[in-house]
Amino acid sequence: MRLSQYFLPTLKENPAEAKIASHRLMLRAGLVRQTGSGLYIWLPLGLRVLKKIENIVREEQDRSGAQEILMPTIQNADLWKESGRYEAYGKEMLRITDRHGKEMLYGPTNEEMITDLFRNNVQSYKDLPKNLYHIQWKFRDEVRPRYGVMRGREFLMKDNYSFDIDKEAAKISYDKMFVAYLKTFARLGLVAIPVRADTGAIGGELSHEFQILAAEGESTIYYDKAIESFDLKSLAEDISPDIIQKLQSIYAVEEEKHDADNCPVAKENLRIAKGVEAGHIFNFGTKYSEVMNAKVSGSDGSMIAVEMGSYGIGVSRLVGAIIEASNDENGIIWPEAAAPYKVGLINLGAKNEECTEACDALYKKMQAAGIEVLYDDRKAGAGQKFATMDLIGVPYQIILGPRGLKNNSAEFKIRKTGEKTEINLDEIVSKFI
RNA sequence: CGGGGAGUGGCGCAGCCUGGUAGCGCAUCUGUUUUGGGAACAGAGGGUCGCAGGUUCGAAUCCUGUCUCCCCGACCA
Repeated sequence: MRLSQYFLPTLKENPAEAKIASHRLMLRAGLVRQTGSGLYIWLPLGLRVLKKIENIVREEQDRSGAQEILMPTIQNADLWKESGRYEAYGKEMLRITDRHGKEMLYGPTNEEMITDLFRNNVQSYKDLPKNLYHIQWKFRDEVRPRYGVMRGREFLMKDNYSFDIDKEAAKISYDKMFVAYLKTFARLGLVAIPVRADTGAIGGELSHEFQILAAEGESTIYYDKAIESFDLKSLAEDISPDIIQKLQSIYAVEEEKHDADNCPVAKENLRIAKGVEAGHIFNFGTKYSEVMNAKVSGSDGSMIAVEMGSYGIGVSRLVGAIIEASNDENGIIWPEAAAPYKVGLINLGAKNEECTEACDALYKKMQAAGIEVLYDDRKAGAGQKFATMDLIGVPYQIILGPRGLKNNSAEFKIRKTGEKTEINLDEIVSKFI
């Protein structure tokens, strides 16, 4: 993409309303614009990041055996009346009425809808287990939206729902998701601590939150430092049942649940950190299958209410969370997996014909090689280009000016470390493949 | 939902107390000079001061109402 053509409204100054780094940077780097309290427009650059994250989430879901579907954002109130949550959910749920006077709602989650789908289409234990997910916009009418997309009212969430014949099978489904989550966050370059959680409004016995460590996180968590020995950032591949067992038994709780006097972890081994809740998994047994009559025939012919679990990842929140965990005074530092572009190409001699030709040629070559490159071809000052590229945080920069061109070389800069090295123009493409 | 604050060109703000027909910085446009870390000079465009009433000869400014947004706290992917 040529920057001169791109819709990328960046800000030099800090917007007054943005309190924390990620919110500030998302506005400054032209990722989003606010259009109402807790409502954001995703601009081209931000949308690319959102889709990158969405895809990683999707790949790990698929890999775990879950199957993607897509449910609507608008739901009938009837199903929620059946489960009893229409009254229970309160004002957080946006209620609307259609032209026929029918009560509807903008879905904050989909347990009812999917339970209905399941009971209408699955009759036998032979069809279990099943795990279905979708990635869809949700709306929760937060009393006080804040922190940009980290706490918006409309947000993109991956949520899935598992159906099993008994508790043992349900635990297997739960652990599969536990592993999928560890892998997902690891691929995004994040340290996510699995924290034992309350099951809250959704109900149930077993639940973990995945907290991403970030200085300005909303939750305070207490955990055994033993968890650090797991190198959570590189848990990309094989995760044995043994590791799952250990991770789930290590002490990690939210502030409210932490009791200093009865803590099983010695003081010197206890870590206190701020986190952003990026995912939450629940096993809630037969809570919905009982009231909504989601039953299948067992092997003995009896009707059995299915064991269910639900699992969420805040996809749009992750955009903010990643920035929160990875930025400096110059801007965002994208981990490669979530970066909107892999390389930023800066033409320092935009008014120099020779240099521009060389940059254009390099740009075409990189594109042809399938490298995601953002090309700053603007006729602007060098400082401005450096500042923009640092702000939007692409992982690598190629800086080419008339000076380097004489030696057929450019500067290769790593955004994260600031490290710069000379690179021969002919070696650039191979560097990124 | 309790407490606080703010709405004035695209962004950040001043002006309001003490009414007199709107200003600064950044950004934008044109021209010239610049050109390796957000350049300089000259000129230009852009605002019914959130909205609705009221007071007044006259309201961004005073009064009443209303809407929106933000911040702190209690709750949530």
